Amino acid sequence: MNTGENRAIAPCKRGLRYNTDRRGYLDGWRAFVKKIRNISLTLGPTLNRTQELAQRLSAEIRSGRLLPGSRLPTEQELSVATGVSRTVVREAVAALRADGLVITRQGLGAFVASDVQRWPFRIDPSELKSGSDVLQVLELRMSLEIEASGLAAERRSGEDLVRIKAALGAIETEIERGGNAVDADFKFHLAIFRSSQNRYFPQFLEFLGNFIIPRQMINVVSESDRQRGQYLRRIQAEHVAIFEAIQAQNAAAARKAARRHLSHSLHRYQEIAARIARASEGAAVREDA
Amino acid sequence: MNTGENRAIAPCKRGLRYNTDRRGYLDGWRAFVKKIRNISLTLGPTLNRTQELAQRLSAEIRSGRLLPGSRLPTEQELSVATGVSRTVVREAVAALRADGLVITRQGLGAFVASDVQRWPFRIDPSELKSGSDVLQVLELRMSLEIEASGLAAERRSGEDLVRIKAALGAIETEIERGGNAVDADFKFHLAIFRSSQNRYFPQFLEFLGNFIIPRQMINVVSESDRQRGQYLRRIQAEHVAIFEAIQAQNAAAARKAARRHLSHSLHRYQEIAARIARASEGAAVREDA
DNA sequence: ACAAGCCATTTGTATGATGACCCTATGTCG
DNA sequence: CGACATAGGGTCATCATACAAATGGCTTGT
Repeated sequence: MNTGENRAIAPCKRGLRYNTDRRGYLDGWRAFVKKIRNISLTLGPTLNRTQELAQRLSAEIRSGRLLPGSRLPTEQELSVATGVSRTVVREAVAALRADGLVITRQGLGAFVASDVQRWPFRIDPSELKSGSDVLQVLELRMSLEIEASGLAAERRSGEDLVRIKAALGAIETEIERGGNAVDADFKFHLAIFRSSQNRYFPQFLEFLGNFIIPRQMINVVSESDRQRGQYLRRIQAEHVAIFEAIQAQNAAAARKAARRHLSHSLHRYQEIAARIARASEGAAVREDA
Repeated sequence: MNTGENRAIAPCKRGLRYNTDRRGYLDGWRAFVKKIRNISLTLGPTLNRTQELAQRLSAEIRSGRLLPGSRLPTEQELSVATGVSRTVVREAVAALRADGLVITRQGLGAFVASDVQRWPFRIDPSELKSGSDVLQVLELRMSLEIEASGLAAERRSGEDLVRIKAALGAIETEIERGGNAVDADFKFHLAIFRSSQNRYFPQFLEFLGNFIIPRQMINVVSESDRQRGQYLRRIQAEHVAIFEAIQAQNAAAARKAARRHLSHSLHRYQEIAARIARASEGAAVREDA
């Protein structure tokens, strides 16, 4: 009874749905679609019913229209209300449960999680399109790194210091080799975060790591080789300053050096963002697995 | 063929599973169990098969044993390998997909997400048992709040200032009324975070909010009324210092005041944590919905 | 060589059945 | 009357099956 065409959720996902059964014709069409897909970019994550329902429910909960502790409609009610099968409803609820937004109890029902504690902090990459978004994330990192550097100066063990120094050396050799030293740079900062003896700091940096190194930036930066080498030298000098403060166990100096370094980075990103904004598109490069 | 007793996943969740069909006898047993349950505490979140499989796969992915971009076994393979039905496998995969760990493509299979960007940053409350864990989270907040205060001083609008001042006043009246001012305090800090004009700061504070106000602490603090009043006055003086710096748009002063305030809070929590550690249990108070 | 069609594999969705669990009402016996 | 066991209905959990939709590889015809 539900295989019809008019559903409440996602009746027609891609604007076209063929009802004929002639196999041959369809495969021709599919081959065409396949080609198009390979030529143009991937058409974004076309949601299936499960994901759509999950998103809808998630929005309902996060917006507060469904109060914490309140009970969700039963699976059957949701099923008939949305026009999808119980399977879909169950998978959507499983997704919400994984997110910690709802908890289900056999024989009772599904409830909006009352311990809001479990709601994860998450930065959706799809929101991060404009350069200013990236800058905001960078500010977030900056605030963490300044303090992490201070804590590292206070608490770093001998091993920590060795690790940081090694990372510093790795950057050095990268620069001399003419590389961009992005990975080595990340490892250096990660070593500092680790030295804070607070497991959340490195955890958070690894989380942020992916946001603060957008692919395009690297390309843009590597315009002029001479300029880049000079620039990396300056960066490295700032790194050394941080390292020395941590070595000397001078927390205030470490924070100061970190602030210096990061606010420089911030300004650089601002410039690059402006440049990218001017360049607009054209760099729709694709890397597939 | 799968209704047997020896499964690979969770063959027996609660150590007891009754195979008889006599309804009456069973309900008697269930009533007994119910009583026991009501007397003792809730026995933790007993996982179902779906959640267990999801956790196992999640661990497999996060640990790196399944490389990004690689394909997961097919649903059927997972089903026979783990001894659960495809339904369960599908719900588990739906959970992972919601977490952004895998992406599925119809007709192709499920793949470990290559854009690791989507992996969420999450603090599991179950890890937060010891006082030192809470302190680590508090350090995280401290590092954010210092910078947020600085940014607020630089960027606060007139309306922002009004909001902060109002929150400050709310704390004042709360203190005079003899309350603990916990909520008002939170709102004050949130107003500062908002004034940073960076949406991630307030977002993160709201996320952390639940971790830094453990219920027990409030009780412990409210030991002596005189002491508490005096203490809150001191706190409020620090608040005022932050406010004035933000009002004067003096970023350095704001950061300094915030650092002062928060490091005091940190020390206070350390003391309380120590006191709680001494007191051990006995405060297994339970609040049910 | 290349395009079209065919087919196996895999995920997506629907449906029905059964078990387990929770709550409430009802009956039974002291 | 009251405490307890029992019965029933509702709900989630799991299983099984069937079909639809999408993909990729294979075959075949030109």
